[in-house]
Amino acid sequence: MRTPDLSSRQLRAFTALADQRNFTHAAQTCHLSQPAFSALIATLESALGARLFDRDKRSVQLTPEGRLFEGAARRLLEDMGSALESLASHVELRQGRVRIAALPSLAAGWLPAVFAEFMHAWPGITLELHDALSDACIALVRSGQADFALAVPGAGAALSDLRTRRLCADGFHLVCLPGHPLVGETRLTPAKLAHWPFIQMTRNSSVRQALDAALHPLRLNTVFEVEHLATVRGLVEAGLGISVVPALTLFHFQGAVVTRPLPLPSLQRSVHLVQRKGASLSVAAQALHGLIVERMGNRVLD
Amino acid sequence: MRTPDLSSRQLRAFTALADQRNFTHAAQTCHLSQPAFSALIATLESALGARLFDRDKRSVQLTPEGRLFEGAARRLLEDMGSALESLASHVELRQGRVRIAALPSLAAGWLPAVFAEFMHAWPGITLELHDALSDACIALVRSGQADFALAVPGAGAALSDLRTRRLCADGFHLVCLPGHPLVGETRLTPAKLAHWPFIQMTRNSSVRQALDAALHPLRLNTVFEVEHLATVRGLVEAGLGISVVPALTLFHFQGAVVTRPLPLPSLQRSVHLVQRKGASLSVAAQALHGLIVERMGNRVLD
DNA sequence: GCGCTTTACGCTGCGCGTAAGTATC
DNA sequence: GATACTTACGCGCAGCGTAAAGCGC
Repeated sequence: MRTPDLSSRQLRAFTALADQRNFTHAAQTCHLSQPAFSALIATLESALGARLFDRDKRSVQLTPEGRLFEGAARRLLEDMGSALESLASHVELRQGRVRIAALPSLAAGWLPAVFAEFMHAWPGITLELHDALSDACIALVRSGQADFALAVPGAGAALSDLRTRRLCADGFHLVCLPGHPLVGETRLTPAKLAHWPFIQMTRNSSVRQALDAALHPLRLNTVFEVEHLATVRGLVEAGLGISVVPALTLFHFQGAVVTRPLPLPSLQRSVHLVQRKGASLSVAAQALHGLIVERMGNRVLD
Repeated sequence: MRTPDLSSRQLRAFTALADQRNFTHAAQTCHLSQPAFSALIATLESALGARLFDRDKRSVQLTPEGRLFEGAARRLLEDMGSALESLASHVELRQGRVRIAALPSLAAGWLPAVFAEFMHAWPGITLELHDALSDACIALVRSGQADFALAVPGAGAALSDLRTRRLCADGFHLVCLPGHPLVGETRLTPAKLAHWPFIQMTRNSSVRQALDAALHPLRLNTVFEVEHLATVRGLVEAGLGISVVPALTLFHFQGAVVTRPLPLPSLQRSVHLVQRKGASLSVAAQALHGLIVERMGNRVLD
């Protein structure tokens, strides 16, 4: 009794009758038989504990209480409608936002093309991209600031609260000057790289971690540890050493240096999709996630 | 499908589950068995076309769409609640307004005491009083500016769109100076008044109309036609004539003039309650209407 | 094994439409 | 008698509770 139930059907019936002031017509509007409609109004009146309409034979009119309720009823229906509309427009991908975190190499590599396709298909969806190193990407997912991440989880990271899915892999490539002896090698192996001055990425980069894991326990002749691939390129170009980088980053190395694929299955960097385990993705995020899987799933880039 | 039905039960179930994140507990909150509650949520999700909760075994959480809907759901419930509360407070006379039109004689006579009683019983109800002549009172009712009127409908007035109910009657009283010959009359009759200089109210006053109707075709010796009873009193007091006024207006004549009842059943003014025929009264107006009938119904004032 | 949700399954009763009733013009 | 709302009545199905079955931990 304290909180009578109220349904949108009742509210619609009420406003229809308030509009038309005729049970028969309002019943048709609500796709009900007239007696059923009558009962619906009667139920509403009884639930509210107030007579809402005067049925003075020949004319139906709102009572003062009915007029009082009318405004509220219309407002409720409108709010209900816009809430449903908003939800529907998100479900139907007319509206929404996806926040994604990705490694800089992916963010600069194939991701833009997928974004473009997605944005063309769903122009109402706003995409937000954080390009960050793997750990930062995963932290963004964990904190809920990103819906999912494209990253290369390090070996030691705790991922029990996350769902990770292998998406695709990057082959690694040798980078050196055109005249370097390794360019002519027919069968490049890790061991053959070990002697040469080697330019590394910093230890927290996914490139470095993948490389360390793949070459372990081989020791390289590290001469530099730098943050940016552009720096690697500059150092190689200056003849100060060689390096090994994932296929996805090769766009940094077009021009004065040469690159050679290292055809080693063990020497691959696996890109993972990372999301929170308990929480599902929004419809929009699912759609982008799906498109990414569709376009890049199980690819190996060389 | 275009406009899914939404009930307050569903919204309450939704918010309960969003709050408690546990089907079993939320079901208890809603006084439902757990399976029934589960089905209720499932129905809602299906109606909205979106999954609202992640049931990831061990933990229930809102999906992104669920979070989107949560705000709207809570707002809807709150608005619904306040609409119901407002309606209830009107029905239960904690809130409201009654606009009443009444003849000045009633407005100054017994009406204030009834108002005082009503306002004491229902302090939340605002009373609005228009004191006006009968025709104006009736016009206010007809235009909806007054809920009902206390008036003395003239003989010729068209009242087919109004519901009138006789409330009570006023006897008429002679008003003259203390030493006047009529004061000693044992049996006052209209004919005995005819010779004396007579002070009339204007023709559109209900006093005058009742008097004219009752005395017809007797011709009085009219020496003044005035608007206000206070003027009548002044003129009588100055010895310029006699007058006849309803019992309700006698409070104007205490002091230097004397009054004598005219014991003629035909010489009565019937006070009517007037309201619109098609439209019912608000609960508050009904309450005041009822109190007025209770206190004054079928009284004859002498 | 325990806690929690879902599935299965009768059963009650709400709410529907048809048809008859009633009242006003 | 025409119109419009209410009452009567039988019926189907939505929605309930009980009981049993998944499913992680």
